[in-house]
Amino acid sequence: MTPPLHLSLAGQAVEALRELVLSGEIPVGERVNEVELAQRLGISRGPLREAIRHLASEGLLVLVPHRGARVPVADADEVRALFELRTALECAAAQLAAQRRTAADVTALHEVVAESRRSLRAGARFPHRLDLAFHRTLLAAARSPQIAEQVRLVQQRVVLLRTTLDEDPSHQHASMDDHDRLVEAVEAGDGGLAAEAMRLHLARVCAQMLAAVTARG
Amino acid sequence: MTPPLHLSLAGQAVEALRELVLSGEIPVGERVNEVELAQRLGISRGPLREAIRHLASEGLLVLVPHRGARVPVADADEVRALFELRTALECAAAQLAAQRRTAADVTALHEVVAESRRSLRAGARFPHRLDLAFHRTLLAAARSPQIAEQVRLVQQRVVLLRTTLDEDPSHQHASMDDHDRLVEAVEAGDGGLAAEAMRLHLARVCAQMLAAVTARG
DNA sequence: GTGTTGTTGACTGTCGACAGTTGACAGCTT
DNA sequence: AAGCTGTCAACTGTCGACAGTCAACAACAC
Repeated sequence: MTPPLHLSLAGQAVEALRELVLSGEIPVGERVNEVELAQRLGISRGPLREAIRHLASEGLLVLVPHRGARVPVADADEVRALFELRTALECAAAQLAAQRRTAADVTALHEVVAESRRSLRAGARFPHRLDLAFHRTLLAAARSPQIAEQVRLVQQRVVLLRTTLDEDPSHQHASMDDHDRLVEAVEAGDGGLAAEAMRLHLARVCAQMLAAVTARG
Repeated sequence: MTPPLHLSLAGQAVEALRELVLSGEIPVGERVNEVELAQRLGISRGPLREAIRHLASEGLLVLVPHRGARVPVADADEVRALFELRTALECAAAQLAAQRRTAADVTALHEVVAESRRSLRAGARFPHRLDLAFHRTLLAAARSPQIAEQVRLVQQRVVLLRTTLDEDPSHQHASMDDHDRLVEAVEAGDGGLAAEAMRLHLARVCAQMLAAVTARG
């Protein structure tokens, strides 16, 4: 419990807290109490503070001096700004992926898309898991570690938005088709087309989320 | 010494450490000693650790478990990866700037360019300060806070590279011309042209840095 | 002389406690 | 009754100390 076996307590706390936030177990807008949470995780306040600051640097928490940390609430303007960033990153990634993809990359993309279609046909639901898998597979083909890392952080924030939003099944088919066009462009090695397909895809997802945000508040 | 007057000790430590790293006062590759640095800044290890972790999350330090933090050394691959990220962000910013720029934005850009030309003619030197100012002015015109923040972080890492690199005056005139073309595209409101101009500009800067890196270290 | 192993030192990771600040509640004034 | 002021509790920010770990050095075997 005390000696860092393989991962430091702070590192474990980061992952534990990340899961708590992303799963929605800590409600949006809720303040985080350091002592209480530290006891809950069975560690001291020191490592927990490190974890909180780390998650804050990733945008999963907002820090208020002397008032602790809160899970940020989604604002329409913030959604727009976040998707502008995501679009910049993922369009570039799509372009690079189209230029650098290997046969293995294309195969992996086809597999993810196929599994998504199966899942959508069977359970009438398009799991976020497979959507994330698709974007990550595409990212892997881009072979740009720095962009990949930033995209991971942004996608994480989008996941945080999703936990508070309802989903419209009609959009899932549209996203599916977007993914198809994306794979096609990447397979053809057309960077410009891939970037444009990604731009349209993200514009659609952004519009969906904006609608959900304005509807809920 | 003890009460947080307006900014917490950790916050002050972040800025102090950032300056120490960016100014090169802490040599590249040098390990940071927590106790020694804490005494030097007149604070305890707690806030200093927070500052170190924060700077690490910004990429200005790398953390090695049980071995503390080091100022990262520039690798050719890392330079390429970093500029891929920077290109993705700043091209998007240039495109948005071209679409959203106001008359005031264009005036500000012209002023920065004019001052740069004066400085270059007079002192035969193109200060990094004005280069940064140009990119920040362009960024302000894009009106995307999320992208702006990420660009700021990336540029900071580039500055860190610059502190260890020599400069070739011949490239400064080229950069100057790049800026001119950029302003022209933004003023015309041509997003695609602005993005392409930025891509070329950054490709040139990246090549310059790669040459310096491979020559030196 | 080279490779291996035991020891030592310095440093990080972690903890518990204290001080300062913030927000809220109660009491007083008008 | 409404507004203001003083007090109080809870929480964060900070500190110093302890324990565990890693790397370098020295002694030894081969």
